[in-house]
Amino acid sequence: MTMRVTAYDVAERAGVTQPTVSRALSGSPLVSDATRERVVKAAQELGYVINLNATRLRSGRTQVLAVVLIGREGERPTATNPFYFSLLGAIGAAAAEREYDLLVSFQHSADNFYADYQDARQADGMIVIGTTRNDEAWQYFRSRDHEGKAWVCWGAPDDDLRWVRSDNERGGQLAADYLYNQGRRKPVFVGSLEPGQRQFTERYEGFAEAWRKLGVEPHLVETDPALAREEQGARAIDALLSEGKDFDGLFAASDLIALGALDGLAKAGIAVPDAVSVVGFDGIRTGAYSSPPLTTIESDFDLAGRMLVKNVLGRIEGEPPESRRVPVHLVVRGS
Amino acid sequence: MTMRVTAYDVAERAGVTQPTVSRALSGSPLVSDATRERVVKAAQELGYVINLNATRLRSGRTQVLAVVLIGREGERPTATNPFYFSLLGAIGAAAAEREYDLLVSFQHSADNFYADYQDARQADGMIVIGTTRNDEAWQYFRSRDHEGKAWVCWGAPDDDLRWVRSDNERGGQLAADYLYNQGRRKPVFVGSLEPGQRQFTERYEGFAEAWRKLGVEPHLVETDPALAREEQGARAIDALLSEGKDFDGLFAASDLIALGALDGLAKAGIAVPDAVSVVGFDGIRTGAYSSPPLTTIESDFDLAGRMLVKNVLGRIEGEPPESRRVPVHLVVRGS
DNA sequence: TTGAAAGCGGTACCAT
DNA sequence: ATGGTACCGCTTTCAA
Repeated sequence: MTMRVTAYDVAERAGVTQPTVSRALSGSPLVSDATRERVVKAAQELGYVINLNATRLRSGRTQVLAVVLIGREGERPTATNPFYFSLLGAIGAAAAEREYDLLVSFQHSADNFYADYQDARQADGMIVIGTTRNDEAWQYFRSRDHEGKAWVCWGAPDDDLRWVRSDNERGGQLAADYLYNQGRRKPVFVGSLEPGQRQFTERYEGFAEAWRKLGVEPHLVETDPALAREEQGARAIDALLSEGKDFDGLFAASDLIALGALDGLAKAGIAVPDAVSVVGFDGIRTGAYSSPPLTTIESDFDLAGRMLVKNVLGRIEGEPPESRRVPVHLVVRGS
Repeated sequence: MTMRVTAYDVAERAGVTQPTVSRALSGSPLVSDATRERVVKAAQELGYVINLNATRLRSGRTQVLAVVLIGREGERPTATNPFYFSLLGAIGAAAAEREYDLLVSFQHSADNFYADYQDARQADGMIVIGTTRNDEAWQYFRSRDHEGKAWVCWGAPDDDLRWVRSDNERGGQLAADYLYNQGRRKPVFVGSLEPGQRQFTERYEGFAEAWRKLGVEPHLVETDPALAREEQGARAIDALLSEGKDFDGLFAASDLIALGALDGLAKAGIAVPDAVSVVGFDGIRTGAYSSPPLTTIESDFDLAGRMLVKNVLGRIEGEPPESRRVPVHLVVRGS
């Protein structure tokens, strides 16, 4: 077990002092080219790797962003909504562009809530994403949102917290337009409009508003947000059929709900898209393989990741405030 | 901007010295109950949060595990195979159980390969998961696998590296048994048997061996692993049809390939499962929504995560070596 | 059981 | 442009 190589070892080999090594390797303009070269060479020869804990302790900065994925209570992290996983990927890419690492944690119940990343100097900021259904979780995070905390949410249940989200109203409009252009005139919206489901409400409003302009009031099937999303979709179909409601176009508040609806329609023998057109929201990969493939409203994931990162970093580095609405577009597949 | 609260402040308030605060809060048995109580109270009142960088610098341990997700070159992290994302969730849960945090990074090309987490004291160990297709990446990681490095791979292309993986042969057997029990007698395997695709080869071998015992030699359709997986599946169907091959049971090396095959079969007007039964491997969520829902071989995600974590920690903490094969089971859906 | 003192390995400030 | 020195906030001996 050889001793760890420190900046002192490098300094000795390069014939300079340790602080000079620090400057040389961190790219300080104060170091002469010749010196830097010698230092870099010495560092390479010794296989020197900087100890980031020392750097962080001294500088007070970590170059780390914490990402918290809030799940439903009792849900295993493996079952995390694929949309959030994709978002995580996008955040990772955006963070890497700005030389930040990601500290990821899956939180779902009071015994593992944790938000002290900044105080503990583990991260410079935090991005919270995940289901709005976990009231306890959001209550917890809301209580920790003090002055000086750099964080941003995706999918926050209300506007207390600083957020970035999809341009949901626009998405609703796009869905309405699509259904209208498909010749549909009896539209239904499936989803929960609970106050906590801010994003869903926005989608509904964009959808309803667009239809009203066309002289149609869309039918609303409110679902129980406590249920699994797929289940919500399936039950909505049951409800529609049992009350004998006539409909030919369906917009679901999320892809998972739409997939459940697709299932329900198939079981009831209703052809999609012949009898009913279906549009989801999220653009999850799974939708591409459903039967028929799900037409959906998709947010630009990469952009969403970049906006989230930019917003936290804005709070950290005092950058100018950034746009908070992620543009959406229609993805026409088979439904 | 108030000053940060340190252990010295807590010490003063509790009427002890700073090292005693450290002992009290870290649960050292050397501290008297009375003292610990006073310290804890003082810490709470001051809102003290320990600075983990100091802890880590001094102790040399981080309580962090790095997770590297290797993607295909040029692939956006958002498009990461959902199986790996689920695995990430499982690793997160398993790590949390042992009080480790996760540092996640998405790596795909030479300009962002990085494995020095231990040297930089960012993490105590590393778990590498992801496609075996990225030769450059694996070459890089192999070159960094020196004595004293604590890490474990999922999906490593060969046995040089320490690995944990599914019980692939058993999975192949299960697939064969299932098809046989469905009355199928003309089996096909679809996937790549390149040396780098270790896991696929194992699946094929388990499958072929089981059939041979039944007196049947399964037909093999080798795919081009450079293509997207779905594409591999679709093309395999094209190939089978164009050469007029007769088959009634298909086992794909992965779910994504199976989904592609399902697509191909649908386009060719071949009924699943009436004319052909299809079995995949991985248990990705998407398979549950395909048409028909994909029957598959699933590894126990949670267990896989726990085994990966246990294996790295074994290298860190000198725990006894653990089993490296994750049990699999058949998930019968509609194909 | 507690205190005193050293030290982990860097960065930042002040000289020169 | 470089060196000297303090210091970030803990943990870990060693003494008492």
